[in-house]
This record gives sequence, C-alpha cells and structure tokens, in this order.
Amino acid sequence: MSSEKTPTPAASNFIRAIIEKDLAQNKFVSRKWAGKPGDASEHAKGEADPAKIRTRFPPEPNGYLHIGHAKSICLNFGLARDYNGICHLRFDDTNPEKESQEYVDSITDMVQWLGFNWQNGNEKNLYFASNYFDYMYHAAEMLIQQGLAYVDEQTPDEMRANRGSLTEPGKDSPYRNRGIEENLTMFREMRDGKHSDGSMVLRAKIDMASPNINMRDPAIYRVRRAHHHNTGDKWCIYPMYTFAHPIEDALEQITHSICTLEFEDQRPFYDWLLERLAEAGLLAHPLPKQYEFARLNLTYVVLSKRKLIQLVEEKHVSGWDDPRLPTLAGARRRGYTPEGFKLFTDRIGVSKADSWIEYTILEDCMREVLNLQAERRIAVLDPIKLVIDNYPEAQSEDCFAPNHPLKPELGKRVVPLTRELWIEREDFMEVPSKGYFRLFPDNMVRLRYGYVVKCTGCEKDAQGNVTVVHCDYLPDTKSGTPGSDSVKVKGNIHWVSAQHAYECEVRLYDRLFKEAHAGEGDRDFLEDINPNSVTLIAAQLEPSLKDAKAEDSFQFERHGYFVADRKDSVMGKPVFNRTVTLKDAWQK
RNA sequence: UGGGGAGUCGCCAAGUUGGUUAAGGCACUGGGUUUUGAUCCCAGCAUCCGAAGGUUCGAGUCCUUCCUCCUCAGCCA
Repeated sequence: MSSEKTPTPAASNFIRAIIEKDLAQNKFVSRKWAGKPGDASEHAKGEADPAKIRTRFPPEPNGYLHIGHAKSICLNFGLARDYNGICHLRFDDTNPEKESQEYVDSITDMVQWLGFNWQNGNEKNLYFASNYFDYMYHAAEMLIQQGLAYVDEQTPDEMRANRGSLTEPGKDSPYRNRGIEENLTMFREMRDGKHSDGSMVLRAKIDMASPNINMRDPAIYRVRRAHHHNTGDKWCIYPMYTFAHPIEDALEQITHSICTLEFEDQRPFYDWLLERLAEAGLLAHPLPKQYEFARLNLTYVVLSKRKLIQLVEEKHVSGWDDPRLPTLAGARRRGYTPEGFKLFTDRIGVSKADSWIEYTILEDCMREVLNLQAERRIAVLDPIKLVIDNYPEAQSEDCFAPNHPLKPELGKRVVPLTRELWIEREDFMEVPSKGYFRLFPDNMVRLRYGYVVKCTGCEKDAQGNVTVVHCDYLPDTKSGTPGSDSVKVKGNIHWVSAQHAYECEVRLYDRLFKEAHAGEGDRDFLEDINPNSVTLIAAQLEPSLKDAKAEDSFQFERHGYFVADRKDSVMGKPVFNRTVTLKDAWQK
C-alpha cells in the first residue's frame, strides 16, 4: 500500500496557471518599484520590485464587506502570499457621493480580521484611488492632447440615445470633433468649476460603432460638486471607474488585476487606455492585465448590496452585524472564523463558470476548523430534570471532562455531579422509537463522564407532558474508574448538575432564508425569509462557562459550536450564539 | 437579433502542446474505531465530459453546426 500522503496543494486554477506561466517567462523581471505608487518616470528611478507579483483588493468604501468579498480577499492575498508577491488594499473611492470613512474603517477591520496584512517593510500598501486624482487628471489631458478625448455637452438622455443599442451602432456626438485646444480649455474649465454639475463630461474618443458598447466613447470624467471623504472639496470633477481603475493598477505596478466576470467587457478599454498612456510616456510596460473570475453565489443566502440594505433598513435583521447576515461583521458575531473562510475559499476554487455553492460547504468548513480549535463544554439547551433516586441528596462529587478529545494536553476540568441534573428533553422517550438508544424505561445509558444509570420512569403533568425523569445509578461504573467498563451501554448523554448550572441565554441561529434561491423567478426575496431563523432559549450550562470571554468559541458536546457573543456578553455573564450544529446522522 | 463569457458525477472543480483505466473536495452509500448517533479511518461512487456530426491509429482536449445559461446600452463600481 502506498500511503504517501502529501499535503494537498492549493487547488490549481486558471489564475494560478496564468501567473505561473508569466513567472516562467520572466515577464515581470524588468519591473522597477519606486517604493510607492507612481508613473513610469518615478518607478524608473526605483529598485527592482521585490514583489514577484502584485495583486490588489480594491473595494469601494460604500458598504460592508460580505462573504463574497472574503472570496476575493482570500484569492488576492493568497496569490500574493503563494508567489512571493504583495497584495495591496486599495480603496476605489472615485464616487464621493456614496463613500465614507465609516466604510473605510469597517473594511480595513474586516480584512485584518481575516488575517491579511498589506504591510511590507516600510511600504504600507494601503492606498486610495483618490490620492491619484492628480495623475488621473494629467492622464486625461494627455488623452486630449493625443486627440483621444473630448468634452461632450450632450445631456445624459442624448448620450444614451446616441449610444445605439446592443444591435445597432451609436451615432457620433455633435461635439466629437472639437479641436484639441478647445477640449483642453473646456476640460480645464470643468476642473476649475466653471461648469455646472452634469452639464458636460469628458469622453474617450474611440468608436461609436464598436460592437462592444464600452468602447463607444465611454465617459471618463464627470462634473460633480461633492465633498470627498479623503480629498475634501479640492475637486469638482471625478474620474469614472472605467478610467480610474486601470490607472490605479498601473501606478501601483499591479501585475494581475483580478475582478469579477461582469467586468469582462471593460477589459478592451482597460487595455486601450493603458496602451495609449504608455505611448504617451506616462506608463511603462509591462502593463497590468485584468483577469476575471465568477463571483460567489451561495444557496440560502443573498449577497446583493440592494437586498442586504433592505434587510437591515426594514429591520428583518438587527443590524449589519446580525449573526444571520452574510456580512463579515455578521459572520464574525456568528462565530465563523477566518481560518474557516480560508478553507472555504480553497475548497470552492476559482473559475469562470457561474455556480452556486451549497451553503453546507461553508458550514462544513467552519465545523472542520472549529473541531480542531474549540474546547468542549457541556450545555443543556432544552432542559428537563433527571433525578437519580438512589443517589444521596446532599452529595456532590467531581467528574472529569477532557477539554479537547484530540488534545489531551489541554487537560480536564471538573464538573460536579449531584442527585438532580438537567438533561436534554430529547434524551428521554417514554415510548422509544425504532433505533433510539437513549433514556427510556428500563434502558441504561451513561451519564457522560459519570455513571451508568438505569431509567426507572417519569412524572407527567396534567397535559401528559413529561416533567421529571427518574433513574438509579450503578455505583461501580464511574468514568475513569476500573469498573467503568463493566456495563456496556450504547447511549451516552450529557448533563449538568441543577444545583451548579449557569442559566444563560443562548441564541440558536438557522439559515435566514428557507429557499435555496431566495427570490427566484418573480418571487419577492423577502417572502423566502425563514420565520424561524433565530430561537432564543434559556439553557443550563456547566458552571465553567460563566467565565467565557467574548468571542470564545466552544463545542457544546452533542450540539454544535457556540461563541460568546462579542456584543452582548458581559464579564461573568456571557451569552452564546450557535455558530453551526454538529452533523447528526440520527435525525435524518 | 450585436459583442463578450460559460457549459466535465447531486454541488464545486482539475484536466499540460490530442495519447492509453477522466484528479481532488463536499455530499451520498457501506464497513471499522469511538464514553459526542460528532470526529477519525477504510471502501464504493462519471465507459463518460451540453447535443449532433467530422478529422485522427487515438479527442473532454482539434473542426463544423446546434442548444442552454450568464453578461453589457449609469455623467455607479
């Protein structure tokens, strides 16, 4: 048997293939790096770039990060890590009306939480597109001087009308053949605030008949008097994404600019612009290249910004960090871990095929990580009394529970056993169903880490509900003693001494939507909300859990993984969120 | 109906310049271990690569036609 188990390498994908080929061809060896972003002349003065490749994660600071962003973050930072490169965190803040410092801060926090670092020696590699506005303005003038951009005074409606359709070519703007000097003058006037918002735009001059609508003279600068979170009121014209993004990449010497599929159509303009600016001497080869991958779709989850905003604003959830939300802030509160997200990203791969990832894949990743990380504790979530009738009333004895079955070095803790215990309601059935091997009259089970007990019956209230279960214990069967194996039992249930238990609020979260594809067809996605996505319970926990600190994760044995809520936990009085259940082959 | 993409096992996803038995993961099904019906371990799981033709000694990989899905007409990103 050849049992050579090599650690599974990170799955190969088309982006890695491209990078490996580029590297093999020494495509980037001539690159210089000025130590900070800059144009060709500035980088030419620098040293050879210590980074073999440069990637970037370029969010617009206009909202909160979600699981889809985690895929992109892990991808870009992961690639940089694996190929001796560097990944920049860059805020793509070219539209001041939608952006704010609050989002900058929360995005920075979440990328850090995921465990990524953009610092490299003295290089911070934390950048803002808005810091390149001077370069961009300069690039725009260069385009005008090459006769490749013009100021268009058509109204937005006229522009739309003249853009043509998917099947018909567009028509040239009446302003398209303005002279270079006039364009330059007018563009400067735009910059100097001589023209009103929306009265004109600067457009690249390419081809109004191009089958690719993005090449039909795209707008590259608009007039907008808006306060910018970073540049204040310095500018009243702002570059469009189409124009700004390639320049940002080039200034930062990005080698592989990775984005999602919907930008495929923009790639021809991306290349066109960079080539023109290289011809004009502003940039040097090799120029950045854009590559596109399929964005994440997760079953039972919505990731669209519009829908997430609606869920929050209409208060279907408690806020942006509601543990049921797919935001990273929510996932963090839920107890999802950075390691889990990295595993998830590796597991789902990267490709150009539209796909839907099953939500359980994410859950499995979290389970896998938590299984190794989380210490075990005992919690009774749906308590019912168990009385050991032959156990002395005043007695209490110590039982020893290992903190982690896979890590004996983490030791054991004491759990007190007394005559009256809390056990799970579902661990007793007066009339057992087929295959049930827990507590039922005359059946024996082990009280985990304690004694084997024999069920003797139960008490019921007027409605017939079981209120107390009775049993007798077998004195020689205590776990850890020589006689513990003298009686073999199949069932093994957890318990907490009623006298010692910590009663605590526990939130049991379930998926936010009851349909795999929320809002599919013409259904309103809100109709698919799972009405039982959260259940608040009063649980009975083992005493040591009282000392849990915010964000501590545990496995509550036989239940799942739980985390002390980072917002609502108080020292000495934590509350818990269920992160994910354990797999359960019995309930199927 | 124009342009740009994508279609490999229930869900993802590898498949080098065509070369012999189509990786891997998740799920699933058996079996084993186990004081968590968890974990862990072992085994099984696509004669077939959207469809149909064609080229070839040989095709998921090349050619032709067709089908399905995604995407693009913001002075958003």
